[in-house]
Amino acid sequence: MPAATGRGGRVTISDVAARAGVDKAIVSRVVNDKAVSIRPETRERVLLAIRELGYRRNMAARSLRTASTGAVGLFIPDFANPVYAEIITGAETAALARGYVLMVGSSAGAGHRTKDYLEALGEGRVDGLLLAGGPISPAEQQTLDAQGVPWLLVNRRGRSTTRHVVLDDDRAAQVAVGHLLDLGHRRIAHVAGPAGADTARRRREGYRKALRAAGIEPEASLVAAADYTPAGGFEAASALLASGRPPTALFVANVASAIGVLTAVRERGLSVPDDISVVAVHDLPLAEHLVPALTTVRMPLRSLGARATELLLETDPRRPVAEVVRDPIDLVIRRSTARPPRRRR
Amino acid sequence: MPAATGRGGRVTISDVAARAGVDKAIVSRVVNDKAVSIRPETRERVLLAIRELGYRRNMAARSLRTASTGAVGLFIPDFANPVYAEIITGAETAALARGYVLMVGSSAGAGHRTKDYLEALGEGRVDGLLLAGGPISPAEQQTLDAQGVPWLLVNRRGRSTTRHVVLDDDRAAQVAVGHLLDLGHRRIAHVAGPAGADTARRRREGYRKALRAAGIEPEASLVAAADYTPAGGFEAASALLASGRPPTALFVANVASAIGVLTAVRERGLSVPDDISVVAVHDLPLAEHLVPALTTVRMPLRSLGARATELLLETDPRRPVAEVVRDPIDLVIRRSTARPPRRRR
DNA sequence: CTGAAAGCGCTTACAG
DNA sequence: CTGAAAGCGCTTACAG
Repeated sequence: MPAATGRGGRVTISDVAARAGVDKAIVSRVVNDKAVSIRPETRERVLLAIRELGYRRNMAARSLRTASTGAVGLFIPDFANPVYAEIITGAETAALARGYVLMVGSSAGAGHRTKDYLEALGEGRVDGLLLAGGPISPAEQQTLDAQGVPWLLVNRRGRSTTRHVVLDDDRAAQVAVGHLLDLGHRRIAHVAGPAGADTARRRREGYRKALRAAGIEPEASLVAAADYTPAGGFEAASALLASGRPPTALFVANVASAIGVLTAVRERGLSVPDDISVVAVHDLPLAEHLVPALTTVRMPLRSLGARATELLLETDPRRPVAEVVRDPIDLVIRRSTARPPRRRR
Repeated sequence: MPAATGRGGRVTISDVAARAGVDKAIVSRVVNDKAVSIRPETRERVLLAIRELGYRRNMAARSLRTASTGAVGLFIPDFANPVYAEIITGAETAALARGYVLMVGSSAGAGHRTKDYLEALGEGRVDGLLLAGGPISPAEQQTLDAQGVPWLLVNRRGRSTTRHVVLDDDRAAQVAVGHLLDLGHRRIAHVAGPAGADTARRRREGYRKALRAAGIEPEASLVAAADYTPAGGFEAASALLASGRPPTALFVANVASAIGVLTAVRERGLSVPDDISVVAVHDLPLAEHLVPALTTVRMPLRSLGARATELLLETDPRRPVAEVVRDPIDLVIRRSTARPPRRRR
């Protein structure tokens, strides 16, 4: 691109050194604020020259020399899912606090070229890569390893790998289902996440545990898998409500699907919460503006992003990591849950 | 971080050259697929060596030599705003198609350190920067210029600068208001965007134009500024509805605020669309799942992201750019708009 | 068609 | 406290 040309006249460390009448090693030390002692007077001269010339250090040269970039990558499946917004914000704050920049990419725009994208990131653009949510194939994982890029799975566990940070999805599900049980529900269905999703697996697990703890044997017919999208939730809920013995409550694995669930209930001429109670995982800003305002389980998504960044940057990339962020999981009771209806429909 | 050490044993172009029994210049030419002719036999040998050794080129070295990075940056105010998800996806696709990677950052996690963040990006991490939406201060702009980083404003116009791509927000507003006028509304209020936002300004402009074209003089009391958030929409709509002569229709500048607008109407005991019609800008997936399903104006957000990337990469960064993406703007009629109520409230 | 050499802009032991 | 030199891994005119 034409831009490259424009940078030809760039100010380098040598220009600064010449102007300040010192060696460029001195300039480097001043710029990097090394512990090495430099005469205050000399430092001032260098600083002045830097200001006068508008010097900026060149990351490429620095990276080449130090074999590090000062950047952390975060790869997510889709920017449209607001859950990631929270994770990103947490990671961004943590990265900046440690003097790194965070660079986010997704496979949404990359399509089937995710591997190429990861490869490009691995060519030394980042010092490490956080892989959130989406499916990473073994081939992709190998690519990263071959490139020597440290990585860490975020919000999902790997098949054969043990480098991940997750939330306590199991407990979140138990909190949600526990709330429904407390209200007196016994026939509780689950709009689960997609079959492949690790978060979905753990939430389903928690759902079953909570039921069993209350002496209720989980029924397979009361679980319907759905994408983490409104459309997915709509279909799954429609199917569950059309069954012979419909549930009185739905535990939904994700806010996005809950949006579709509410529509499905309404379209069947039923009311939330009078006929059906609904509770979902993740307390996004949106939840309180749905109709009715949605009861949710708040998960520490920002902490997850922050902790992941921390672990990526501060642990040996060759050692296993399997951490569950234990920050509080809160039940946020709004209008979508109530006692079950008296008479059987 | 420990990772850097691990990369010490990295395979370089010299290793490949030695293995293939050629000069490293040859390896470079093969890797970069230069038009230079190389004997097929030699090429094969090099390719084999690359595979055997698992060679990956080092971007830092390449960047230093060529003064370009193969990366484009996109800076947005907040990942939580789904409007940006569409822009990002468009930009990502366009960047990848041109052999670049897109790296997204936001000021949400950066807080007041946006300038530091931009500076870090400008240290030669990207070949150009797309600045979407958020406020970029003159100081920040100067920083980028001083660093010689080409930039382009996306979805907003700058104060003194003319390097931007925007959508036709003016026309979007006219489409929305025109729809309300066609339905017979005469008293149409506007839940506008935040005072500083350029998109807000242009939508307000379109709103006024549409009214005037219908022979209606716009009233300042019928316009209320709001953040592009549910909470902002809630407050603005509440104020508008509390006035002595309330409107029969609301043109809302943004889907996020429309969510709050619907809540506000409901809390006043009014019904959408029987008492109040609501139409909003941006047709996000969410819109059809609101209650009632929201009538919207669909804007070509992906095209905007794609076109911005194209312009950034393919035009001279020292020349002005002021483009309006002219892709179709569509009215998507759902359940939130209807004819005005017969009798005056 | 291939090779040898210079040099991109830094950082960092090492020597003074 | 400061300086001179080597070298990180590439690409690219230039020469053969």
